Amino acid sequence: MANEEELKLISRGVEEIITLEELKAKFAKAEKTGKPLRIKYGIDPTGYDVHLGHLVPIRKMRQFQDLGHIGVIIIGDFTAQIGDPTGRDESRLPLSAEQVKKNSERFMEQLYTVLKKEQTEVRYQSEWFDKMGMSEVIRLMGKFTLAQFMAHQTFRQRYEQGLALGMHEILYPVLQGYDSVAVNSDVELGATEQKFNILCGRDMQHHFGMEEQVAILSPILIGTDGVNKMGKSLNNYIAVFDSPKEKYGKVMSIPDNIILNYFYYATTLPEEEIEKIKKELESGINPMLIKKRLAREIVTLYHSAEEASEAELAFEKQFTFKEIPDDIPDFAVNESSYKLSKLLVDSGICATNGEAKRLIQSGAVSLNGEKITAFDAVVNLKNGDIIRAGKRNYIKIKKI
RNA sequence: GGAGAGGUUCCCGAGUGGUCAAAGGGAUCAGACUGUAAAUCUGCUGUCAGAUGACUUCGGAGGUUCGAAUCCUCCCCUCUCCA
Repeated sequence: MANEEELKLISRGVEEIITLEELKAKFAKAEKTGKPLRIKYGIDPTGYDVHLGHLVPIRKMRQFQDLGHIGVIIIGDFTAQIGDPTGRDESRLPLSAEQVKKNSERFMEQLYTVLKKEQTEVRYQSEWFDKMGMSEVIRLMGKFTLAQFMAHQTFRQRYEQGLALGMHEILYPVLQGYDSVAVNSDVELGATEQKFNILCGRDMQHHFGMEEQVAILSPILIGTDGVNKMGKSLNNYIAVFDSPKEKYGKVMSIPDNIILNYFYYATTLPEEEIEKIKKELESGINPMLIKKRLAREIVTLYHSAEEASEAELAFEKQFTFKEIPDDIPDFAVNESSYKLSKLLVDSGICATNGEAKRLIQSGAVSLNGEKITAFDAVVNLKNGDIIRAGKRNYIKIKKI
């Protein structure tokens, strides 16, 4: 029956569902009443760069949308002021309303590369928290006990390690939990690290006499370093806003042992196809070839097959055949002799003079293919000269 | 409120009056090797300078001293125990 199909689709690539039985009941209810389910996912409007890690649960939301349900994105303009204790986030100053608006609009712009706009509802926490009074806050807090919170890994660990744990931080799950009441969610999506917060939503709904939401927890996407969770702070992420070439290159730089992981969670290939790829990998094929396929898939997903091919060609040209790429940014100069270190700083490749000199001394800088290692080198520049610094930084001189 | 411990460069962490821009490790960056993989080896990693110099940095502000990350005073913050 259709219900079984739906369950199968939704369960695919998911770490944990709490509970499967309840999800089944939700689907049955939706079918019976004709009312779509409300699928919640929360974001912090502190920035707007969306990366592939964010999109793992968002893809799940899209699957729900394909089944006719409603995606509800919560803009956490209050929780952003706390900072998720689960991560290493620091608590932050309140954001201005304009900043929140701007960030969330750009955030949504990127989420719509995956989500169906007409089946997505965007809600701000301030809609309900702005008008909530202290007595209501006290009531909400009273629904949880300290013991519950200390049972939570994150809090316990930080407490036991003697690290600072702000009182306001325990408000984070409470607020997030109340969101589920406010938007009347049937399902909440998130990465496994969100388990506690999402379960708080269930408790909260229970306290308010509502049917509890189902928690669907996605695995955490590993970053391009192959070790840590994909995230902004470690600069190991592939962003939606990255150009096709950047995406392609970043995928090519991942360690081999996470290739399948990426196929699974960052592409939309059917499971059978991924199984085939797995077999190929095991057969001893050069993993680089598989990785190229992965990079193509990912670029195609956000751009187009043409752009994926272009990115691949450019990549091969630059790294396999070690040719100079053809889309080097111009750097305008009007003097004909230029101090090399200054050139690297002025063109933005290096942040400081010292860094530029170090780079030169380590043999990473060349002019028209000729290596220059004297830190105080002065170069004579003519139109069209190519400066290379490190593996991927190039500039082309434009005389004015 | 009382008693004690502590705050060091991106992170961890050594350093208790000069030899400290500060050991060691991690991370980053670069070079070699490669498949922009991993592993490995090498080098760099405060700013400016460019022969061995100057400046800024060790929670904050003052002070002692020829000289302070190191000693003193006050302040801020964190943790532990007691109430």
